[in-house]
Amino acid sequence: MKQMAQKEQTHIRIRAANPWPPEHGQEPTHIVLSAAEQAELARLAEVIVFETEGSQITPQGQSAGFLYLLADGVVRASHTLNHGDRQVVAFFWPGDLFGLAQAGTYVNSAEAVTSCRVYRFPIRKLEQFLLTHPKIQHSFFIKAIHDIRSTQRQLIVMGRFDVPRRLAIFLLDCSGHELYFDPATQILSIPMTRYDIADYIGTSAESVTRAMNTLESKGLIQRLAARAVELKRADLKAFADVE
Amino acid sequence: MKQMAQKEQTHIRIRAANPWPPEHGQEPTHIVLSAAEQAELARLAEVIVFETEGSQITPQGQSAGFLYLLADGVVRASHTLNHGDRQVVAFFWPGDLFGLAQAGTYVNSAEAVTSCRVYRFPIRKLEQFLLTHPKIQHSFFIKAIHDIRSTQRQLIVMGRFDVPRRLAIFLLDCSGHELYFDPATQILSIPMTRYDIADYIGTSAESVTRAMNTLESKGLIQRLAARAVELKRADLKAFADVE
DNA sequence: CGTACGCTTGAGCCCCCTCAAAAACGGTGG
DNA sequence: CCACCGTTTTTGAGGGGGCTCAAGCGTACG
Repeated sequence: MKQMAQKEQTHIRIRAANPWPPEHGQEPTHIVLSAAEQAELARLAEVIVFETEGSQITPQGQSAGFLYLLADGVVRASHTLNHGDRQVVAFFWPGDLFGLAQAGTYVNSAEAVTSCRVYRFPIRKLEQFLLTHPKIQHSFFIKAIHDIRSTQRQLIVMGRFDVPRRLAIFLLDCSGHELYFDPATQILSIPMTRYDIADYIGTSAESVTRAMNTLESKGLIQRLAARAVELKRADLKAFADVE
Repeated sequence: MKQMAQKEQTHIRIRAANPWPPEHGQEPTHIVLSAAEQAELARLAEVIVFETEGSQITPQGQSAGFLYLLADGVVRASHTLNHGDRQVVAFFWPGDLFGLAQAGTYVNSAEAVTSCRVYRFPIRKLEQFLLTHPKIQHSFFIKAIHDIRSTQRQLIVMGRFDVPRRLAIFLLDCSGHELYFDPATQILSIPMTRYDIADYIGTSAESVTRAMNTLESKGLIQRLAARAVELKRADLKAFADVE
């Protein structure tokens, strides 16, 4: 279920781009931390491995003592409402931070979509640490801004696109993460269920399937299996027409 | 249209609550900056007043040189898509930061909903300043986290609630801001148009009107004028049933 | 080999969108 | 003060996208 490991080669990456880059052009997709900074951060953290998918990492409503940095795997953050409906608020990929709290308790529950490895930071210690390491705090700040941006983007998608388009955008987003997308064959391995996707793009699992049909009949994707799809990315982009 | 003013009494407030409060209980709704910190920040900023509503503050797509802190008034951040649809991504109230950028350009356009007053920070200088003032940078970090939280909340609302409920939640959110809500009479003065509301909660202006009808017929609100509504807050909360 | 879970398909209905037009409101100038 | 005009808000009618309920199918796993 859950394993501890103290000695791993530490390689801490934060997935975010500086919104105000010194010079424009090719944006790095990750914040670069020096080896020393990585080591300092790693000293604060515990590495935890969640083997089985579906494991709860931060249960919604529970007292929030930790911030998490995803090292490997995929995690979903979902919020369950009183009447039982579930909204998946974000999927996290390697380099993402999660464990959002409000008034000291977790706002969402975070669950392993695949088996995954995380760095777990005691929030009190981390806060102190960041105050004495302004450059690293700056990286965390940039990451937070990055996450505002992606959440806003999802908001736009939910507010103004029909279900097939939302799905197209979702598939394109997934294709941005190596390990689940093979650029050579253009095949995407979808790590999550139809239900996860549905709760993320604000629809039902049935409608996700139907939207897959729509995309396939338009020749924008080709289904090889339920969880494996070949993408025509240019066509998908033209169809969704985001930005 | 736009007026400069150098000498105002500076009173800088940031609207956000620390997600990991030292002790639980009554949460402050604003970050407290010392008089010295306020003065230091104010030295970086220029105060700008936008008299006419609808004024563009940050046009979408324009090169992003500034970060803004709203002092007075209401601002909307909207994103316009290629096919012309508009999504209002957030409304800003006094104490909110805006001017979100990506790769050096503004992601959304920010426009004055009412006449308003802002502090304008040159982003380069502010970044340098924050690196040498870790406590203030921490406040900005907390604010960013706060904004992630509110954007996620809106995402949940858009994904899982019907239009009348979305409107109910919106009205309740508005009622949290003094100056537009009178606790004595429970009357809310809505500063924005039906179109703004519609583009924010992901529907059409007509549906906003119809949702108003629904809420009124259920006895949850009482319309005094198009922009003035008496709220039965407890009943609205029960109806919307968020969290 | 059976069961559970995830995925797909079908049928019917309802919420909400779109188009269209009337009504209310606010401001401006005579 | 009033007539005029643009904007905002409201109401109406009709159609469609997506939801719900229900059942069939495929697959992994004990």
